[in-house]
Amino acid sequence: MALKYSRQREAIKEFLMATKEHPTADTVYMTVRKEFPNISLGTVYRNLSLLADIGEITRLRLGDGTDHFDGCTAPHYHFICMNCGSVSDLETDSLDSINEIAGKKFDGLIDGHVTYFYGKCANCHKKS
Amino acid sequence: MALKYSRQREAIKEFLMATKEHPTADTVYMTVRKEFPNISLGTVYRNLSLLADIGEITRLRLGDGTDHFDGCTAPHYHFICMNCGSVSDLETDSLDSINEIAGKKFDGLIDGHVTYFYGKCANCHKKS
DNA sequence: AGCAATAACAGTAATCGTTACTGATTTTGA
DNA sequence: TCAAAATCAGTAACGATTACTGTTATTGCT
Repeated sequence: MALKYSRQREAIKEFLMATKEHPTADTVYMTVRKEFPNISLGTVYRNLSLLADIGEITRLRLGDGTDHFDGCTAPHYHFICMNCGSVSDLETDSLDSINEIAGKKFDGLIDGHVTYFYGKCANCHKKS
Repeated sequence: MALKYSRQREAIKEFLMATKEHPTADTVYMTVRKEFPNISLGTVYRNLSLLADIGEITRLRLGDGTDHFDGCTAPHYHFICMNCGSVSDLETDSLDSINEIAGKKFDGLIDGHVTYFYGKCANCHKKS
C-alpha cells in the first residue's frame, strides 16, 4: 500500500513542524483550513494518525480527553499548566533511570515510561 | 448539598476496594449489576466521578481512551502490559525528585507529575 | 503525454466513552 | 411520619474519533 504524496498531509506536517504549540486535531483542522478551505476533518485525523504511526510526529495523550500532536519526535518531556491549559516542552536530563527504580520489585519487564509534569507555567506564575 | 448515603455508591466503592484490578467504568457497571440488576450506567459514572472528586478513589488516565479506577488512594505508580493490557501496581520508591530535575531549566512552577510504566507483565514475560 | 491502478480525498454517517436531563424513588433530619 | 432534597433509572445528547462511499489526485508504465 505504497504511501502516496498528498498536499493535505504535507500541509499538516509543515504546520506541526513550525509551531511550538501542541495542537489538537481540531486546531490543526482550523489552521490547515486556511490553505485548504474544504479539507475534511476526517482527512486531518487520518493523516495525524498516519504520521504518528510512521514516526514523523508524536501523539500526546495528556489525559485531558483530546489528543495533542507534536511535530518534534526527539524524546523530551512535557509540561501542562493547570491554570491556562497550555502545553510546553521541558528541557530535561533523561529520566530513564526511573525505569530501573520502578523495576526493582517487579517481576515483568519495563520497557519505558510516559511522564508529564503539571503546575503553573511561567506566564501564569508571574501573575500570582 | 449534603452527601446522602446510597447503596449503589457503596457497592461501587466496595468493589473497587476489594479488587486488585484497575477496572473501567464499564467493568464496574458489569460487576455491580450482579447485585443491582437495574443500576444505570449513568449512576456508575456519576458515582465514580463523585468518589474520585472527594478523594475516596483514584481516577487513572492511562491514555488508552478510557478511564480506569483504583480503590487505593495511597500514592503509587502503575504498570501497563503492552501485551495483554493489564494494569498493575508498582511498589516503588518515591520519584518526586524528578520534579526538581524537570524544573531546573523551567521558569514556571512544577507541582507534580503523572507517570506510568509500560512493558511486559510477569505473566506475558514468562511465555516468551 | 496518456492511461489504468489505487491511494487519498471530501462529505457524511456511525461509534464510543462520557455527561446531562427528567420524572420517579430513597434517604435524612425534624 | 413527613416533607425537602439527594439519588436514582432510563434515555437523550455530547464531543472526539473512526468508518464508509463515491469522487479526485498521484503514480508508474507505456
